[in-house]
This record gives sequence, C-alpha cells and structure tokens, in this order.
Amino acid sequence: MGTPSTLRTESSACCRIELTDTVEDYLKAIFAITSLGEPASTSGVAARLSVTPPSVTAMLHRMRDSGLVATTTWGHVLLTEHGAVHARSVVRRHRLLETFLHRVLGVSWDEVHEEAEVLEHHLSTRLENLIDAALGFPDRDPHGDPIPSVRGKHEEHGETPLAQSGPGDIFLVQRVYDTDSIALRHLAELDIRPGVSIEVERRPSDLAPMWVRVGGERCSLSCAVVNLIHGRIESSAAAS
Amino acid sequence: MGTPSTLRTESSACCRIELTDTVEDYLKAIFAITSLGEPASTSGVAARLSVTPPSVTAMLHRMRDSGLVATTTWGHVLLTEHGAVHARSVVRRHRLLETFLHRVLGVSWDEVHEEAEVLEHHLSTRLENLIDAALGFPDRDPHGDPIPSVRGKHEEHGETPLAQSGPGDIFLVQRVYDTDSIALRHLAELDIRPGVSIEVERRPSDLAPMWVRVGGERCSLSCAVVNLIHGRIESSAAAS
DNA sequence: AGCCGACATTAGGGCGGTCTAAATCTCCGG
DNA sequence: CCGGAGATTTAGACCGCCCTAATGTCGGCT
Repeated sequence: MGTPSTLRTESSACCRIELTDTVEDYLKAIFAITSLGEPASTSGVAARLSVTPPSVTAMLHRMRDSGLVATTTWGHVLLTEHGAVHARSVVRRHRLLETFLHRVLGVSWDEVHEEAEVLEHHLSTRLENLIDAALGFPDRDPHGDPIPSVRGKHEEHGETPLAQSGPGDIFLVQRVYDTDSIALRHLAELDIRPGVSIEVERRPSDLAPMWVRVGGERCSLSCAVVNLIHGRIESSAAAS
Repeated sequence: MGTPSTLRTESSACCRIELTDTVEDYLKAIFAITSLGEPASTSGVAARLSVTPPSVTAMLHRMRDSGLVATTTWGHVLLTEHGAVHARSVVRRHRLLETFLHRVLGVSWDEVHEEAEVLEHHLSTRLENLIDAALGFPDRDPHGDPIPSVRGKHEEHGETPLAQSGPGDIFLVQRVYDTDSIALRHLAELDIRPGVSIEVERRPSDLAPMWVRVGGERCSLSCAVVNLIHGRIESSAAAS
C-alpha cells in the first residue's frame, strides 16, 4: 500500500497521481457505473464503494486533476480515455484472477470474487501475462464476464436479461453477475451457470417468483436472483 | 489498502493495532534480524526497510503498545511471542507464494521474491491453505528457505555457510538467500541451487574469489555470492 | 574524567484517505 | 417565480505513515 507496486508497467507516465489501490477502486466503480451509459454521480460512487460523498468529491478532484476523469453535469463524471484504459486494466486483472483461482486452485464460484477484489491491485504485469497464458488466454471469467484484452476494444454488456424471456423459451445462460455472493452460492447448487440452458415456465411477477426447469429439475428463482442472470434466448415459444 | 484485508482469520483478537501491510513488513524485518540471535536496532530495521530511523521509532512505539514487540536495551527490540506468531505467518505466506509462483506459473528463481513480497500481504487464509495443499505441503521454498508450519516450532537457520568449507570439500547446497536478485540470476546460470553438490577448490580471500567445481564446470564465486550460499559439508578433505 | 561520535528520540510537517457537520447548489413542483 | 428537498461541496478533524531538523542518550577513547 504505501509504496505503490512498482512491478506494474504503466505505459502512460503523464499522470501526477499515484495509481494507488484506492484510486483503482474508484476507477473500477466509475467504470462499472458508466458502462451502462449514464455518467456516475458522486453519491452513486460513494454507495458502491461504501464511503461518504465528501470522500468521493475529494478523490474525484484529484482524479480530474490528473486526467483520469472528466466532469460532465453537476456532480457527475465520466472516465477519460486515459482513465478507461486503467479501469479496463483493473477489470482485466480481476477477471483473470477469478478465472485462475477457480480453475487452478478450485476456489468456488461465490468466493472467487472477494479474493480477486484484493489481489487485483497487486498483480504485476509479469504475473498477469503468465496467468493469461497458463489459462490459454480466456475471454470470459467463471461468471461469464468478458475479460478485457490487453489492448483493443471491449464490450461490457451484450447479453439480454433472463427476465425478458417468456414461458416456453429456452434460455442459454451466458453470464451471472457476481454482485451477490449468497445468490451465487444458491445458483451453484441449482447448477445454473454460464453455458447451461434453462427452460422458462413462468415469468416473474411482483408477487410470485420465476419458475424454470434446469437439468430436469423444476425450481423457482427470486426476482433478485433472476436479475443477475443474462444470456441469449435460444428458441422462443412466445409468438405474441 | 486503507481497509485491512478482512479475509485473513486472526486467532488472537487482543491487539489494538491494525495489521497493515506496513506493520507486517516491520514484523518480517524484525523477525529476520532477530533470527540471528541479536535484538534488532532501530537503524537496522530502518536500513532493511529503506525508511528513516524516526519512522521506525514511531512504528516501534505503536507495535510495543499493542504487544507485538518488546524493548530490551536502548533502542533495541525483540518480538514478543504474539509478534513472532504473526511474523512467522507473513514469512509462511511469502515462502508458500514463492514456491507456488515458481512451480505453477514458472516464475524464475530470481523474480519470485519481489512478486511474493507484495502478494504476501494480501493472501487470505483460504488461499494460503489451498496453495499449501496444491503444492503437497512443502517445507522449503525454491531458495531452500524453510516454510514455517501453520502451528508449531520453526527453525530458521540450521545450515552452515559455504565460506566455512575448505579445498577438497564436497558441499551440498541447501539454501541460497534471496536478498540479491542479480546474484541469484548469476547462480541460476551456474546451476547452483538447493540440492546440488559443489566441490571446493580454493577458499575465498580478501583479494581473490572462491573457486569451485559444479557439474564438471569450474567457476569463480565472488565473496558477495558465496555468503548467500548455505548447506552442509558432505565430505571434508581438510584434516588440518 | 570528560568529550565526542554514533545512535535514538522528539518536534513538526506533509500526503493520502477517511469521517462528520455545516454550507451551498440544482432542480422541480407548486 | 420562489421555496424546499435532495444532492454536492466545503470546512475541519483524525489516522497511518513518511520525511527533515533538532535534541537526547549512550559508550568508547584520550
């Protein structure tokens, strides 16, 4: 911490700010929020990082001064290209680590995230590349999240949510958001993970859960869980 | 970093101080210095950590207040049992990581140290155990340094230095201190590593290097390099 | 015995990051 | 058009860790 890891080779040396763990966390948070299109608000970043808004304001100031972030409307920011490059780098390290820990050490699906969360800040470029190669240059992590390539374009959200499918649809799971560890453990027990197909029986409503069939088993999915699941509708039964 | 990694399970909860990365570094430094018998001096710790003596004084104060360290003579400290437990834990994580990175990822001998140096502070107990098991519970790292067990006694220095051997001796290398990355790379090229035997031709003097044979090749070793090599004299030729 | 050099400590300041409390700004609805 | 709710920012403080400069303390040497 104090000393920033000198093992990472940063191409652009033009920034005054240290790329501390904290800055990387802010970068990642803003990346996640803005990847849905909207600029990030102070309070949004604060909530995601569990800090108070004044802390965010102060940090955003420094990040703006060093060109990582640009303010748009009042209290809202977007990543600059420079900031986005670094943000993608953090996300790449995070997802490579998740894949590595899962495949090599057998860390379970729902535990992998919190481990990667702390290691991502301390992975040297050397280890990053070694891990990438050892895994055969994967393009998705265990949750199906796309792993940004070291250089080049990156598409964060391409899948359609499970909630958009209707009864009779065959839905191919491609991605399960790892924001909720408990839900993830639940889904692991149900064998719902990227690559499996599920058959929709009933859409979720405000009152009732969604019902699906997966691997012959019939099960219900709470709304919170359904929203984590994204993928592609393989065959649609609904003609309406 | 700010937030200390909550993933590590600390048995003794009786300490007021946070076990930050920095504290772990101090612990490790004091452990290394005092493992040779002598208490650690302020300036000694300062030199090892590349920090100024006043910083060490301040930190030692806090560490003493939280029972990690006890002051003996003027400006000298020893680890308490409590502190030693934590120190061994850090060393254990460091050496497990070195072994893991070397064996699994193929990180070279001389590079493994600096990688472990930063990761050691962020390895959860869960990953520590997983790595330990994946490696088959090793008891030495790639340099031959003993890996402290999770509980139980630990002997840090048992080997005799190469410098103590005389002409004609067959010396079994058991350990090569990893304090000097350049020397380590040099030794790797010479195929001198734990497990290999070398034959001593001439002792080092103030002026001349040591001469040894290893794998049929005859080579010279500078004094700085010789001091890193420790092991056991297999057969002694010197009757004097 | 006394002095001097080496070492340790105090004093005081800085930076990164966090917080609370108070002030300010924006935007929307009446 | 103005006021109030809600979000943002400023103000001020704290902690961890580092630094430099000045001061204290020890032991050895003359």
